[in-house]
Amino acid sequence: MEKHDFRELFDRALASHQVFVFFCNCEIRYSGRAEAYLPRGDRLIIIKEDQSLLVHQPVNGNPVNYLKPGAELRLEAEDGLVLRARSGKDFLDVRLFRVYDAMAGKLEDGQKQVLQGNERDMSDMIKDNPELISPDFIPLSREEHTKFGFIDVFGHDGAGNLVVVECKRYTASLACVTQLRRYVEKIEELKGVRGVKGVMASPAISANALAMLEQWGFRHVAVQPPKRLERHNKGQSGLQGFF
Amino acid sequence: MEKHDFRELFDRALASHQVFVFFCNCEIRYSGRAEAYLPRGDRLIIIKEDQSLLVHQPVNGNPVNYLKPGAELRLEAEDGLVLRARSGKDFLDVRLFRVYDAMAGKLEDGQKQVLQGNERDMSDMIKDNPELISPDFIPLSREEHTKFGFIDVFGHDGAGNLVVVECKRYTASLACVTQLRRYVEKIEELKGVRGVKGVMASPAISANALAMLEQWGFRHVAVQPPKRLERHNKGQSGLQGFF
DNA sequence: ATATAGATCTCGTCA
DNA sequence: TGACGAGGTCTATAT
Repeated sequence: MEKHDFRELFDRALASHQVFVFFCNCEIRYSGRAEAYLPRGDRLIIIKEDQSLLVHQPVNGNPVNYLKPGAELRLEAEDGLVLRARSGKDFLDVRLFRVYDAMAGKLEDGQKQVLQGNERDMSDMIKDNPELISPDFIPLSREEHTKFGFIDVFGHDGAGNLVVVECKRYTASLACVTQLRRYVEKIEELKGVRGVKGVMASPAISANALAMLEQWGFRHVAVQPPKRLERHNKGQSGLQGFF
Repeated sequence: MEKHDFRELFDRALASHQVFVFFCNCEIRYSGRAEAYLPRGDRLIIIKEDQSLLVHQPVNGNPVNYLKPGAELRLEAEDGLVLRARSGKDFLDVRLFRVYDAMAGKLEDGQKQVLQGNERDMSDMIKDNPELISPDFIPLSREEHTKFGFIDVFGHDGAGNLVVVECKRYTASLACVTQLRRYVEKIEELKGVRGVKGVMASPAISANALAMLEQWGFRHVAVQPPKRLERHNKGQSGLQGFF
């Protein structure tokens, strides 16, 4: 693609807040929170209507380089073609050796994704079904920013002991256990009590994490994160009937 | 764009492992680690040569939907146009109402980014310049997976006390301090000693984190992550001379 | 395969 | 604005 044609497309796309994508051969320098150099190669570059910038290599899901929305973008054509961009304290210089193909379009989309099965849904489920933790667990609050910290589910047991439940939607690690421990200790310190119970609610827990959990007198309860829309793909494109 | 033309482009691009991008109006359902629904709107969809899939809305840096590399992709044209994809246990159904434009290209890129200023560089710097921690700090190892955990810099002081240094390239939080505490306690437990010193090396630390750090008798040392390529953008496109 | 921790993490939320 | 924690986190590395 000719330098002149690319410039025109670039200017027009950015002026009219279109999404602009192009295939190119380039070399990239990044400077900001870190420093990086990416030698010459073919990439896909995306500039969105909010002036965010993404550089994708032909493989891997994540961009190899990026700038946050609101970037200042300047296409220089003095000594070859160079895309110079800045977003806050982050700088990106893209030296363009060739542009193979480009495409621009105005995309209309005000929708937000509806997502279920996150940690919040999990703590909801436990608050509504306290027997998942133990027969005598009585929840008092959920997802609350207390002075003790952000506690997923807080309550007490039949004997009147305070209970802190930390939910994780994945296999609980050492870091998850120390997080629970931090909340328990904070409550004991601020309330001046001892024997606060800690419960890790997660589908699984690593061996080391379980050892540390038990060392601290806490316990693990196996709980699956809820997926309320599950029916959809179970019937239509689930594991059984996909291909 | 005609349904037939799109199908042809799609099939050809995937068969020849090209990167394939297109603008479309669509509705998306996701099922896997969670469940999600994204109502109808205009998006940019990217299929890379490793069969990873990205769905981008016209704003925000991150993809609203994605599948990891190695996805199985099938374009169905029975009841409208539907892109059905699966990668492991993750399913994505994209109902395509319109395809505005599409572009495919074979990208050649075997390069890896060279990045500096990460936590590893920071621990390197401390190992080579132990006076950054204290005048009498003597480092013994760096970035080592020990039975105590993954410790950034490990050493001792002039009095023979063991010292654990945890590096963070950003403002240290409560979680960072508990991580340091975990390493210190593990060492004390396994070596049967007391008084192991904990040092948090980071450019800054939050007030709560500092309080917890001092409560544990640890200390904070202000250290900036190194940026060896910094000259590049300082001279050419730094804050002063960019625009 | 699982476990662990970093990341130019990003993003939301609340003080 | 900073702090704190979740994330369909992802990615790299070691066991």
